[in-house]
Amino acid sequence: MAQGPELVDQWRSMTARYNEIACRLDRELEESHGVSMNEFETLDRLAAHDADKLRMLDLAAAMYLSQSALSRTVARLERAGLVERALCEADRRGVFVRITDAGRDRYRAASETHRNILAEHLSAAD
Amino acid sequence: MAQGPELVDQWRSMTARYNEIACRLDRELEESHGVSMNEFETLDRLAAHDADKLRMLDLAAAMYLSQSALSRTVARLERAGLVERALCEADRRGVFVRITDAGRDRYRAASETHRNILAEHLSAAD
DNA sequence: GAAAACTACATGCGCTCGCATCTAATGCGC
DNA sequence: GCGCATTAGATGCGAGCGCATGTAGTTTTC
Repeated sequence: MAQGPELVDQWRSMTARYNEIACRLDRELEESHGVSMNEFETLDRLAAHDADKLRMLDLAAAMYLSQSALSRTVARLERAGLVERALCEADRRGVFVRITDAGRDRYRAASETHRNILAEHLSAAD
Repeated sequence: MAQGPELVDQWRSMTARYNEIACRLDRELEESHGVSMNEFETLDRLAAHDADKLRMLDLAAAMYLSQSALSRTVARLERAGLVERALCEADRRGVFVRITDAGRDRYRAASETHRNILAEHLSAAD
């Protein structure tokens, strides 16, 4: 207890590390594949999910993103043709989000960039 | 090599961790002390520096923040009376930023909140 | 020593974010 | 069944960000 400095240093290094990686991911995914980091993560959740369609709520829960931000992210992805919205018959307030074939292709391509960048920045240890 | 999933998992957990802490810091620093996380970090760099005044450039270099964002952050802090800008005689393009007494007081108070939150989220190990 | 290249910081712009709010659909009490 | 609270998602709003550019001061080049 009461060891302030260590924690602050730890936090600072975490911040630097996180920002560096996140910034690079965002930039390169955008540049090479036209998707932001959040858009990529959204595609990732959809691609990973067996049913390949998810409620907005479930998506939001898995994604460190506010509900409104997610709503807009999905809107952008839909505009780009990478996902589709489908209304949910069981509960007509709900919306299903499904990744399209184009979305899957884009995801696969971007995923490689993503993994490469992570490999560059994160060692196997730590 | 080629162990994609581990790295991705590692990155995901880092993201979740970082966002959780950063969000809490931002929220509580704002709520209790009226400064954002970036503003706090700026005050921190200024308070830590012996000379208590720094060039914008040096500040930016220490701070994972773009030059324009820093410029505006300093402007906000100045508006709040927590820092002062002073022109640099040696190079009149440059600007010195100095923390005020009010800034120091605010920093000290906020710093306690900051340390408490870190202590809550970061264990001594890891 | 004047013109051109460069540097430090500020600012216009477009974007994303979170918060608060709105709309529409659902469930609950009675 | 009819109101009233609740829930899912969309959206208006204000704020901060990064990029590109603007402005003023400095260095370099010849």
